[in-house]
This record gives sequence, C-alpha cells and structure tokens, in this order.
Amino acid sequence: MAVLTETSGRLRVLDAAAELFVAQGYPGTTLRQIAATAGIKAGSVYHHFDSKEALFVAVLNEGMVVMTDAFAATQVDLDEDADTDTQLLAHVRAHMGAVLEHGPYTTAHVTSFSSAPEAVRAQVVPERDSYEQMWQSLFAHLFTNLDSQAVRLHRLILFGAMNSASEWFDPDGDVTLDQLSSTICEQFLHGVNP
Amino acid sequence: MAVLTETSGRLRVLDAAAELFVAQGYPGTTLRQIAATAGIKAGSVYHHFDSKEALFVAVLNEGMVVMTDAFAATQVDLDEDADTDTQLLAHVRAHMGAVLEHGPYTTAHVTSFSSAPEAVRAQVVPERDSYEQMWQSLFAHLFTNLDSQAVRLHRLILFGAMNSASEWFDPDGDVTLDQLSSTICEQFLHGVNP
DNA sequence: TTGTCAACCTAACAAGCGTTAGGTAGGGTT
DNA sequence: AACCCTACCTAACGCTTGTTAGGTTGACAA
Repeated sequence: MAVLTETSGRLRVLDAAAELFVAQGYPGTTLRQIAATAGIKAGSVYHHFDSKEALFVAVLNEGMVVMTDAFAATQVDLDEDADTDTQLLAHVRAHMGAVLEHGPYTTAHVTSFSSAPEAVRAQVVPERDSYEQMWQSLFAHLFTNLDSQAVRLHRLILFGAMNSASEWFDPDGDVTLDQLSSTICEQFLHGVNP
Repeated sequence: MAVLTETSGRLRVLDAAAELFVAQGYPGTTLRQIAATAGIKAGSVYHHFDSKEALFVAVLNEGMVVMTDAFAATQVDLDEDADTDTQLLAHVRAHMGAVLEHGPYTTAHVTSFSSAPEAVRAQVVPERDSYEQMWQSLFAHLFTNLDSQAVRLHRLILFGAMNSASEWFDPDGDVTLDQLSSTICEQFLHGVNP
C-alpha cells in the first residue's frame, strides 16, 4: 500500500506539468522540465503518460472537471427564484475560485489553451463547450429580455472580464477574490457607477 | 531604388513573424516557419534581425505604436467636455479597431505576450505601461467618484472584456466591431439591462 | 523462494532548433 | 572598369527536443 504522506508519482507529474504549462505555455514547456519538477527523469514520464500531448490533455480535462463541479455545486446551493444579483454573484465567485484558488489545472485552461497546437485543442473542445453551455443556460434564465445572440455576447464579455484576472490577480494583494468577484458582478449588472 | 509594388524583405519577415506569433505563440513559432512564410530561407532572417528575440520585440513594439497612436488620435478628435458615454465609446472603439483591424502586430501584444520568456517580456514592459497609463488617466478623468485603486480594477476589467474578443471575434460574422464596441461600452457604464 | 509488476533509471535515437560562416548575384556609385 | 553594398543562399555548427529500448530496484503475491 502506498504511504499516505507522499503523493503518487503520476500525480506529481500532473501537478508539475500543470504548473509549468501555466507559466510557459505548451510549446515552451519541455518534458525534462516537467520531469525535473516532479523529481524524476524525462523518460520515466512515459510510464504514466503516452506523450506530452496526452499529458497536456489530462491536465486540461482535470481542470474542466473542477470548473464543471464548481458550477454544479453552486447551482444546487442556489434557490432558483433568488434574484439575479444573488445568483450571478454566486456563479461568478465559483468560477473565479475555480480558476484562481484551485491550483494550476483550471488556470491552464484559461491561459495556455490557446498556445497549444490545433490537434491538441480539438481533444478538449467538447468539455469546454459543455461548460459554456451551462453558462449560456444560466444567462438565458436570468436575462429573459435578451435574445440568444445578445446572451452569447454578454456571456463572452463576462468571461473575458473574469478570466483575464488570472493575468494580474495577486492572492496576497489588497483585493480579495470576494471583492473582485463582487466588483465584476456589480459592474456587469449595473455599470461602473451604481 | 526599391520597386514599389513589392514590399521590402524586412517588412515581409516582420509581417510573417507577427502572423505566426499570434497563431502559435513565441516558443511555438520557428524561424524556419517565419522565413518560409516570408519567402526566404531561415539564415537570411539574420540579415534583417539580430535574433528571434529581437524579431519578437520588433513586432510587439510596432504593435504598441499602433495602439498608442490610435489612443492619441482619439484624444485629439474628442471634446474634453463631451459626456462620459461619448468619450469612452470613442476610446473603446479605437482600442478594438487597433487590436482587431490593424493586422497581427497589435493582436500579438494581446495574445502572445504572455507566452514569451520573461527576458523578452521585460523589453516591452515600458511601452506597455505607458499605454496603460494613458487609460488610467482617462478613467481618472471620467470617473471622479472612484479612488485610484477602484479605477485600476475597473480598467483591468474593461481590458479583459475588450482583449478577450481577439479569441472569438469574427470580422465576417454577424456582429460588427461597431456593435461589439458599443455593447461593451454600454454594458460597462450602465450594466447588462440598460 | 520464485515470480510479477509498478516505478523508476540510463543511454541513446532522429529530428528539429537558433545561429553562424562564407559565398554569390546584381544594382548603384565612382 | 572597379568597387561596394544589399539581399539573399548553402551548409553546417552545437544543442535540445520528444521519444524509445532495455535495464534495475523493491514491494508484494503465490
């Protein structure tokens, strides 16, 4: 039986990969860097994963699971008839938390998805789409006055606002994730001066 | 004298580099790809640029000039006492135009800046900061009720909303840049339901 | 005790990388 | 005519890349 105090080798590789992919992108990260960070040699990575490509896909899929779960958990906790502000804030906070507080897996989705070759991206598109579909439904439910094209536009704008925070947000800075989430949400719903 | 109907070799290299950096990021793009796109051989790139790094910096600096010029031109055309909606929309439209209508140079700044190694990024930071400073001043002028930290936060949110459009905006789609700019601007100032 | 298996290692492979040295063709100037 | 300079080329350099083949080790099972 594995000792509980040390994480499994496969997980250490996955962690190292996620961290480095976030910092350097897909082509900018080498298997030797990943292996070194995980404390093993480059060749040994192939005991756990078939290829660099498969490793990247594994990281992104893990990240997508975290985000999807966060959304679903929020949905469950929420009264369906709560007002728009309450519902949106809860989901915004959940998304921000998933991207910025739950390790590099989710962040990889936001920052290094676009750096990957088309062949790699294609393997994660379905999971991505399904997450976007969740938000599309939420928006359709909250903003009944908008048509589906307008809903899509506003959703993309909100995603841009939320995800770009991964480029500058500092967990140790003087703005907390709660504050940031509520600022984004307030400003999205009611504009810059309330 | 150079024939006018064909662009200079240096410019063809710069164009090819900008285009490929946008599509594949900095480490994902090779000098041989750039050279092939420009119609020359890899070694010949060094007749025009000292290194891959210098080529990237040249692309980003060119992009920053376009953006700074667009901002300045908007500033000049604008009555300083025009209302907030008018001023902000003009600048948003100018920024969006610079990023999405003026070739890959500006887009490179938005999409592939983060993919570059730290040593490369450092060389473009001053120009970047000066552009951000322009926006910071504009915001301070438009939103006098906000303190400088709140101004910064809202500015970053707006940047996120605008720049993320480079990942999905389709010039041939059924949303024009004018419509998108005005949607972003309206929603930023007054919220999602006006 | 013997066998099995996961989890590593070493050492190498071909391919591709950024970069360089040296050459050449042709227009412009003197 | 002689020269020079720009804009390329060829051919290679040393190095790194993802990947593979073939060990070695130690924990566990039969």
